[in-house]
Amino acid sequence: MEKNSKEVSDTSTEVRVRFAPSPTGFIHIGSLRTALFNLLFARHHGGKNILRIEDTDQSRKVEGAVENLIKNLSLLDINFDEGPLQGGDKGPYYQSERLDIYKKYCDDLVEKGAAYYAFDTPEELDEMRKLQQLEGRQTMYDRRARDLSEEEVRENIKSGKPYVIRLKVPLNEEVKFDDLIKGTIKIETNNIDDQILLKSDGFPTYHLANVVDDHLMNITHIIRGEEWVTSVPKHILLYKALGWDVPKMAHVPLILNKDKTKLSKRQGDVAVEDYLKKGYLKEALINFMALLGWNPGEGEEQEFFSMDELNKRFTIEKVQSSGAVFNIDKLNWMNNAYIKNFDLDKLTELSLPYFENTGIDTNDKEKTKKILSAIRVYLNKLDEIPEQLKIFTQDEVELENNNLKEILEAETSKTVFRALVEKFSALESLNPENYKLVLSEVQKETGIKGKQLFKPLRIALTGSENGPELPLIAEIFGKEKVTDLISKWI
RNA sequence: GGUCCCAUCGACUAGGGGUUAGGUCGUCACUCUUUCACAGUGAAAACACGGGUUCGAAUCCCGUUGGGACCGCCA
Repeated sequence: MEKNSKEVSDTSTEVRVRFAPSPTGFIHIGSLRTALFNLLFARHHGGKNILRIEDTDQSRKVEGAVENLIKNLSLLDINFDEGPLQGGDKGPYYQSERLDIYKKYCDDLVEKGAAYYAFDTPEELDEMRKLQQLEGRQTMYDRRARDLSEEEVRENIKSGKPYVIRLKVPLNEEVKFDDLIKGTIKIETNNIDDQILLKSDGFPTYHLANVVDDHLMNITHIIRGEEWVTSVPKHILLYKALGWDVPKMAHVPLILNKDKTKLSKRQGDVAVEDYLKKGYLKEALINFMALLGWNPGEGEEQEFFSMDELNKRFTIEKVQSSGAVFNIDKLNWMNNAYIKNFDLDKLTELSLPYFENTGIDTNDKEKTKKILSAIRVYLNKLDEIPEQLKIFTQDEVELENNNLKEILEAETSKTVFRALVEKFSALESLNPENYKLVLSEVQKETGIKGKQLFKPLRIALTGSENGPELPLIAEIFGKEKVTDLISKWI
């Protein structure tokens, strides 16, 4: 299809999208983007954003995962109109609480001849796959239980044999659908697996639960990761068998590692929590994620977008159809840009946890703010605060290397130091303004200027040749500390 | 291996028949700042390849190559 055909064909119905994670303990950065795109799409169209928990795999249950997920999402201002927390009239929003619903539709399917019982053991299936692999064929269910007679089925059930229910994929047909991002996708049904719909533990698989819920929850647009495209045909078959309309689909391209494989744990952090912990600001994270695979287009060169702007501008047809490498350098740059421009009071508030155990008394708000304003330009993320704090917290000035000592012990340095101590001592208190005054006076009186004037002072105060602006450091240190540190070298 | 998807600087991308192929990150240089950083200016840097279609193709079509996803009683 033409990729740009209208993303909302029927404006009379309310747009309803869902984010449907399985609660495995943490939110993957890729899921975050999917959640974001869903949210933006819903907001852009004045629709509803729904959270549904896909917890049909009992073996993967993780305690507290749902709470954690919701918490982290809301930390990033990704909120829902319906879901486990806020409820809604299409609930329950946990799939594990909807078992009887799936069972019912599954029975329907069997009755209609669109699904069938299968009694194969996992071992048998394993063997089948191994054989297929050996023969270089596609590994898929060989549909061996398709034609079991009613009698056989009844017998098997009676004798207590575990069973699953599989989708009876019609043969020799073609399934076609128009993806809002990828365009038309076609696949022959002969290549589609007779997917398991109901597991032997009575739980549905993703495919069944997903289709049933999306329909029952009136989902109009399915926006999810590209890893799902290959299962869409199965879903379409299900919709058809159930006599339901197929929602519009949009498959978002993957987020990639540097080597272009699907973003994975092995190659860096993938949990949203990790980024939050490291002190990436939510604004930066959202802004960056939005731009990974989406852009406003039309020659627009703006790169900084607030959530509000994103809501206004986001359209699904501007979503890229190819995968995007997750580039931490650019995230860092963007986060640094946000840090530099952030409201200082708010930034201080956010930074407080990172000052813990650094020896800075954060009860002194003014001082903390001053320190932060001096170092924020260096910060790619908030967890870099401690390493920037060394010059403010060290009791003894530790020289970075021995060459610095020579500079301190130079005759010109001593002259400068003597003059500085005298003048600083005479001040009531030190601030950037009178600091500058004193320095120009000293320059005049001693005739020492440039590097010879500033460098020894910086080294005496910080032990390093570079760092934040000296007037700021001097003010933060205060008169006492400054004169003490200088006096040592006279 | 099978099915499906994808292809513009190293990365994110704009552009979608006629452009000196634009921007951002990163890299490099210079300027500013008597430090580093910040900021500013500039530079290097791309249409995977081959065929069509067309007066004209990065743009449309086909093929090749390359990359990726999926192939579970996981989602």
